[in-house]
Amino acid sequence: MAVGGNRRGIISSASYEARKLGIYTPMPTASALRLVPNLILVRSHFDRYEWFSRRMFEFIEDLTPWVERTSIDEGYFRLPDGNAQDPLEVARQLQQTIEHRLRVTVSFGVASNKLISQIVSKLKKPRGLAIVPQGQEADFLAPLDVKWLPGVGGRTEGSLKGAGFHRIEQVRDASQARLSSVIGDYAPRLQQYAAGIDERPLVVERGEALSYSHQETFNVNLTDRGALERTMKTLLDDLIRQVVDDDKSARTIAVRVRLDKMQDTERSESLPEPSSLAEDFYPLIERLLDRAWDGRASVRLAAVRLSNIHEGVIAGDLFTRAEKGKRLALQKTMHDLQRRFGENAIKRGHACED
DNA sequence: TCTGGGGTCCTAGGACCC
DNA sequence: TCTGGGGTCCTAGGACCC
Repeated sequence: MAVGGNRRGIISSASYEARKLGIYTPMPTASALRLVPNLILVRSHFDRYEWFSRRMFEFIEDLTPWVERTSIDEGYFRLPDGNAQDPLEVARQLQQTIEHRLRVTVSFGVASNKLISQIVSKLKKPRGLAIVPQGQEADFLAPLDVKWLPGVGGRTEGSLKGAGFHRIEQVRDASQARLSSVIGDYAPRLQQYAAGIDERPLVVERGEALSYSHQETFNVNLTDRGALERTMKTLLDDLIRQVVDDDKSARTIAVRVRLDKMQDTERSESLPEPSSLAEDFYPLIERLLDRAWDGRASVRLAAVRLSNIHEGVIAGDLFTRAEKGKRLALQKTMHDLQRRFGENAIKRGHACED
């Protein structure tokens, strides 16, 4: 089985049985079905993953305040000062607790820095538990493929291998000038990583989100400008709801269209002041869509992103007279009313007065 | 019937400011 | 009738991550 419903989408994740049959992430779903016609496809459920994620991190936070969540299913932690326990034993107990209580497997990599701990935990998936003792970092990395290094994605991997760098030790032993000529400014950092050196702080405080985005791939490409604009406004409405729920406002909106051959064009514009009101962004969407799309080619995907996020709900000039603490409640009330009576039934000014 | 959705970080040029 | 140095903000695009 694999996760990934849409026929025009990709495989988000695959069971180990499916992987044995050649299914991988991010394989196009259509290709996956061609390869394994009886593949069981399951839709993704981000809210459930989010629930598991929170629970998993809670078990770790019970142990130490030094926890950095880097994604929904990955993170780093460091044991509290003065810890006398064997770190491998701590990881083993956590692994058992999480598997027992949540019924999901989890892998741990114990090492002196983030670089090594991430790579070793990934190598040992699933249900891995391993340590790379201090001093053995470089030897551990040496034989591995360059794509294990952070910052080496498809593009950089191609450049490295095109120049003859296949294993991490080759990157480590290269001359700086040669490596720079292949991958540019990233060379010094990459060479440090290749030697097992990673000076990033073990755990960093993660701030709040810097941007909110939604995108939609159409089942059939769109050519109708009206439909495209409506889609984008709907995406924006959903984003605004999230932003307001977080008690935030945004100043910059970006609109992106993807044409058939995966050519993306993005245009962005900023309001003079942050807002949490969808209507304030509507005229911008219309202008940006005109700039991003000439109306000729058919559109496969539409995306909207809000950035330049500010603290507190601000609804343009609508609620400026309302007391600060009441703005969020007013905004939510207006959304509720619009949901019940339709977008056009409630006008901005009336919602404020009522 | 090839390629999702939600993010972050970096670079670079132009406008603008003192 | 020619033009430094230091800085910020905005926009566009690229690369990467899970």
